[in-house]
Amino acid sequence: MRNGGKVVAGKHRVEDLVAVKLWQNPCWLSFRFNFLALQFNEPIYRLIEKEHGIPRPEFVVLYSLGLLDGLTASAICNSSGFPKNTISRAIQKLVDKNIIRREVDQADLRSFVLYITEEGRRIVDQAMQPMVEREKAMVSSLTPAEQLMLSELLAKVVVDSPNWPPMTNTEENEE
Amino acid sequence: MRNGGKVVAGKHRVEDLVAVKLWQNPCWLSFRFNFLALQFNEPIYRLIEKEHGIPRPEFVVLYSLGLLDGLTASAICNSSGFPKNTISRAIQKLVDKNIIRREVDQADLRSFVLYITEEGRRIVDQAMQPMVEREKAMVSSLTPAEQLMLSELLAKVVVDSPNWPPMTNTEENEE
DNA sequence: CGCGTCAAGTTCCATACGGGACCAAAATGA
DNA sequence: TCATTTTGGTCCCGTATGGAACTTGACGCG
Repeated sequence: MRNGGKVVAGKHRVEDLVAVKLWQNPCWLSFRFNFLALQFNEPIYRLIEKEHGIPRPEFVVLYSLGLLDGLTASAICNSSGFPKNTISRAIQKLVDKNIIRREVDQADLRSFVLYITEEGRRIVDQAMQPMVEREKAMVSSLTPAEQLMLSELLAKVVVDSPNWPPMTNTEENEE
Repeated sequence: MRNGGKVVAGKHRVEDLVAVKLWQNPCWLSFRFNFLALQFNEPIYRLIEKEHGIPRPEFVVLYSLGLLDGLTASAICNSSGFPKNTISRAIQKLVDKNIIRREVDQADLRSFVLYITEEGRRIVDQAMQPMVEREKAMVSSLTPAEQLMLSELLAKVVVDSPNWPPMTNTEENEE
């Protein structure tokens, strides 16, 4: 594996590809997002699954409730991007495990309001630690000022996201 | 649905949750990444699938080769984060469709060097357009200077990623 | 009021996905 | 040189996943 500290692969080193995707990529932004999201998610969710037996969609629900108790399924869907059936399943599992609680919303009998239980609270609090640590590690190459800057810029983009055009089928608008 | 322009859900509006995840979230960074990655990926890959019949893992391969021809499967894995069996399958499909070409690497008889065909080139070039457009839309709320700043900061983080600690099982290091 | 439309959640189902075992070639090293 | 380990890639298989159809309740409207 060692080869001057570099991994060799075919005609190109792996780092070559990353470098190209970073610097000669028309979609520089989405590459960076995807790459970093992946680097964060993959190990973290693996760990949480292993430690607490909670797979990713369930943890997304739990985490959301940990931040803001009394949500509905659809709110979690919209903020997380998971499809509603996946979230629905996750909620059921969590209710079974007594990690969250579900009450019919009296104002809208179709929907349920979800609450985290003490058990659930304990789990998020515990699972949170490695997440926070990893986040810290991820930005450790930036100065505090840069971290703040990054946070602000990304937030600005997130806030603007509802205004993005809805990705209509540009070429052939058949149907 | 309208309710002063806001979507109502249970006790909280959906935007409330996004706001909390943005501003009162110990993992502010990963939320932003994941959210934005998702907002980009979901519609784009849906479109590409529909337009060209190429699902995400295959397009990842194609895109990579479009940026740097003559790669191996493992290089693509490492830069994209997909597991190798998924990439392997994708490559096979693409070879079948004559979108890429595969040659044994004479220097290492285990591995194959991949090349994009003219057909493949045509497809990426075409599929690229909506991607680039969406990227532009995503950052349109930032000034050019801010865009540059964002690019640099994210790149810095990506470049540093090999140095991150390997996410060891913090609590119980059994086995 | 009914009626059509829309939204919240659930269920069904085909399949894409990824973990893990596996094979062959290369590196390591004694 | 041969044994051992590591790496590139494929295969097998169980399962999580997400699209689509469905149910029920809310809402808008003539």
